[in-house]
Amino acid sequence: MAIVRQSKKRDAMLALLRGTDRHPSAEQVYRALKPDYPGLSLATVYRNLAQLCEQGLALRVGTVNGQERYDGHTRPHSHFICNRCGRVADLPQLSPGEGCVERLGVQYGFTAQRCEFVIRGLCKDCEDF
Amino acid sequence: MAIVRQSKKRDAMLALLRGTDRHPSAEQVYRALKPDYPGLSLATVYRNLAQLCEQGLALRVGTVNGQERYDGHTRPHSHFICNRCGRVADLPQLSPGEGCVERLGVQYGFTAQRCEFVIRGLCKDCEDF
DNA sequence: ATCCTTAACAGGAATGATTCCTATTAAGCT
DNA sequence: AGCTTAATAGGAATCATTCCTGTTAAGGAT
Repeated sequence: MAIVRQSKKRDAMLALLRGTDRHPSAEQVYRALKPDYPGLSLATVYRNLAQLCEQGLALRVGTVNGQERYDGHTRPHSHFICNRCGRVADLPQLSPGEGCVERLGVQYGFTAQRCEFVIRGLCKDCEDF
Repeated sequence: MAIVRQSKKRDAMLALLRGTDRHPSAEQVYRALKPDYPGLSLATVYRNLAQLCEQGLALRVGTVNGQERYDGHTRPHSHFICNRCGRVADLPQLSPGEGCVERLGVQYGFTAQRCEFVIRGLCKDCEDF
C-alpha cells in the first residue's frame, strides 16, 4: 500500500464520523465540512472515505436510497435501518453463535472477512405513517 | 395497491430468479431473457424487479460493485458475498437467537420487517489472489 | 365477440451517485 | 532548501437506475 500522509481534511472527516451516530452519506459529510473547509471538493470526500475504509478506520454500512452510508465506529456492532426515513441506528452486535461463521466457511468454502447484521423496518417516528 | 395483470415477461423474470442460485443483477436478468424476448427493455426489467420485490416474490440481496442483486427465493436464509469476484452464495439462515430481534425492537423503538445477515470475504476460487 | 380502462411496455432521455482526469499544491523525507 | 509524490479542486465522464411519452395489450364490462 502507498504511504499515507497527514491530511487535515481527512482528519476532519474521521473526527466527524467518530463524533456522530448518524452514519452520514458522502454528501452529508461534504455539507457538514464545507463551511470549515470552503475549498473542499466532493471528489476529495469520496476519495478519503474510500481510503478510511481501506485503512479499517471506517466502515460502509450499506446503501440507503441509493447512497452509501459510513460509520466511524469500528467495534463490532449491528445496525437498524428505517425503510421510510432512512435513519441508521446502532445496535449491539448480533452474533449467530460461537464459531458458527468459521464452520460455515469450511463447509461452503470461503474465508470470512466481515459479518454484517442489518435489521430493516420502521423506526418509532415512522411507524404511524 | 394497483391491480396486477398477467405479464409474460415478468413471469419469465420470476422463473429465471427461481431457477438459479446466482442472484443476478438487473443487467444479468436483461441479458438472460433478451434472446427469448427480443423486444425486452431494460426499463421493463427494473420496473418488474421492483414490483416483484414489492409483492414479496423477490428480494434485494444488496449491492455488489454498485449493482443491486436479486433473489427469487424468499424463505429465510443468509448470504455470503465474495469481495473479489462478487459471487453471492446462499447460506442457511443465521439467527441471532429466539426473540432477540423483537426484544431489540422494544428496547430501541422499532418494528422489524426483515433481518439480513451477510458474510463478506473471499470465496475458494479467489482466496489465492 | 367487441369495447374500455389502464397496466405493461419500448426506447430513449434524464437523474444522480460515484469515479476519473489534469493540473496544482503541499507533506515530509533527504 | 530541494525532491518525490500524496492530496487536492474542479470539472468531465461513467454508469446504474428512474423517468417520460406514446403505444400495446390484459382482462373485465357490455
